[in-house]
Amino acid sequence: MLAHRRPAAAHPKEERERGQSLHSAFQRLREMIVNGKLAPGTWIIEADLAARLGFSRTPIRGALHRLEREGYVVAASNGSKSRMLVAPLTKEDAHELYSIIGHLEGLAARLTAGLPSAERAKTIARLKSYNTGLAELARARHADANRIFELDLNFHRTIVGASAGPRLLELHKTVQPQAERYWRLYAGAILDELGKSIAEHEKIISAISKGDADAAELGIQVNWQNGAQRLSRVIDNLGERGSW
Amino acid sequence: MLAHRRPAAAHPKEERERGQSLHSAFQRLREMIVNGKLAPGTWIIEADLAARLGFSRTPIRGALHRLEREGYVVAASNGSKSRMLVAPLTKEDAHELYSIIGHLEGLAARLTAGLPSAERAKTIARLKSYNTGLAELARARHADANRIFELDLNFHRTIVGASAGPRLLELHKTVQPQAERYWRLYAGAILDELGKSIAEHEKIISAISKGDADAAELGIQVNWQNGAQRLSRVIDNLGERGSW
DNA sequence: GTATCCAACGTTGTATACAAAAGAGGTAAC
DNA sequence: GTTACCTCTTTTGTATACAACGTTGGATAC
Repeated sequence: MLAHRRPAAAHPKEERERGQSLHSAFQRLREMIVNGKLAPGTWIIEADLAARLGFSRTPIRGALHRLEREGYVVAASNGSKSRMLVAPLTKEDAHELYSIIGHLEGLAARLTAGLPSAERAKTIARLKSYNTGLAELARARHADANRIFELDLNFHRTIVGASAGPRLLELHKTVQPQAERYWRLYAGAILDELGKSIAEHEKIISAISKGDADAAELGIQVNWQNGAQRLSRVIDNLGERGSW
Repeated sequence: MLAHRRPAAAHPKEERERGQSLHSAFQRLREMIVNGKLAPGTWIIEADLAARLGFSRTPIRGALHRLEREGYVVAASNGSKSRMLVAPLTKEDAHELYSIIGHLEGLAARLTAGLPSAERAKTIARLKSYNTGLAELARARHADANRIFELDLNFHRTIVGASAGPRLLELHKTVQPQAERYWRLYAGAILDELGKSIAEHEKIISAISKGDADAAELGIQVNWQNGAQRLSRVIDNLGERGSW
C-alpha cells in the first residue's frame, strides 16, 4: 500500500535511455526468435520476458503485439484471451513466405531495371561485388554461414533499396527477417547449393543491366522459388521445428 | 493518494466486453481514418482519443501502434518523442500502394488460376456475378458509391480468398483498407470510369477460367496500375489531402 | 523592437495495481 | 476407477500514476 508510491525507483539495475524500451524490447525479442533462442512453438509469458529483459510488462506487451503483426508470434485464440507462442516453422509457411518475398522483390527488381542507366550502373557494380563475394566463399570450403547470409542479404537489399518507395521498403524490411529465421535454422544444409543461387543472381544482374524489367522480375521470383524448394528438401530431411 | 485505490469503478458509462477494448479501439480508429472523420494530416493526441472513445490510454496506444505499422498513422519522430499524425494521402503513396497490392493480388491470381478446374468453377461464378453487378450499377445512373465499392472489393477478395495461404491473406487484409482510403476520399470522381475497370475484370475472369496464370497475374496488375492512374488524374484535379 | 531565457503546460513513455478469465489439480461422489 | 465440480493459481487485459521531455508563451534585458 505504500510500496507503490515510488515506482520510479523500481528498475535500479541499469540506467536506460528514455523512450527506447519498446523499441529495444522489440528488437531483442525479434533477435531471440530469429536466432532460435526462443524456439519455435514456445509458449510466451509476458511477465517472464519482462523480468528477463528488465522492462515492465507494458513495453513487452507492445513489442509482442508488433511481433505478432509481423508473424514471429502467433496467438492461440481461446475466446477473448490470447496466449501467444513463437510462430512454428513449417514447410507450407516457408513456401508462402518465399513466394511473397519473391513477388515483392520482383516489383522492386522491375523498378530497378527501369531506372536511368546512370543510376543503374552503381547498383549493378554493388550487386556484382556481392555476388563475387559469394562465389569466393563458395569456392573456399570454410562456409562461414554468417558471412554468406550477410552477402546474400545485401544483394537483395540493394535491389530493393535502389528503387523502392517508403512503403515497399518498409514491407520488405518487415518480411525479410522472417525468411532469416528459416535461413538461420537450416543454414548448414543450404550452403551446399550456394552455387545455384549464385548462378541465379547472375541472371538477375544481367537482366537489370540490360534494363529488361520482365526478366529482372522473373529472375528474382525464380531465385526465391528455388530457394523455397531447396529449403523444402532440407526440412524434409531434418523435420520441422516447433510444430507438432 | 486515496483515489487510486478504486480504479475499477472508473468506467461506469457502459458495460463493455472484456478483452475487446484494444481490438475495438483499433477498428473504430481505422474506420474513422478510412472514412475521413480523422482527416489526413491531423495531429493525434492519445488522451483525446481515449476520452472520445471511452477507453483508457492503454488500448488506444496499442491501437495506434498497430495503425502506425499498417500505415494509417505516421510518426513525426522528434528525437525520442514521437508525435503521431494521420497519414497524408499523396499521389506518390497511392501509386506505390497500388503497385504493391497489384503484385500481391497478382500472386494470388496466379495461384487461383492454377487451382483444379472444379474449384475454379465456383470462384469464376462468383467473380462473374460481382462483375455483372458492377455492370448493372454502371448502366443505372444512380452510382451508389458504397455498393460499387463493396462489389469491387468482393471481386478482388474472392480471387485472393480462393487460393491464398494465411500469410498472404493477412497481408492483403492489412494493405487493402489503405487503398480504401483513397477510394472513399476520391470516390465520386472515379465512378465515371467504372466501365474500364469492368472490362479489365472481364479479362481477369477469362484468364483464370482458361487457367492461364501469367495472364491472370498480369490482368490484376494492370487493373491496379490503371486504377492508380485514374486516381492520379483525380488527385491532380482535386488536390492532395493532408499534405502541405 | 527584437532576441533570449525561464517557467508552466501539454504529451508521451513506462511502471504498477487490480480484476476477470482460463487452466490445473485435487477431492468427492457415483 | 472414473467423472464432475470446485478452488487455487497463473496469466492476460485495462486503468491509472508518475516522470521526462518538448514546446509554447511571456517577460525581461539589450
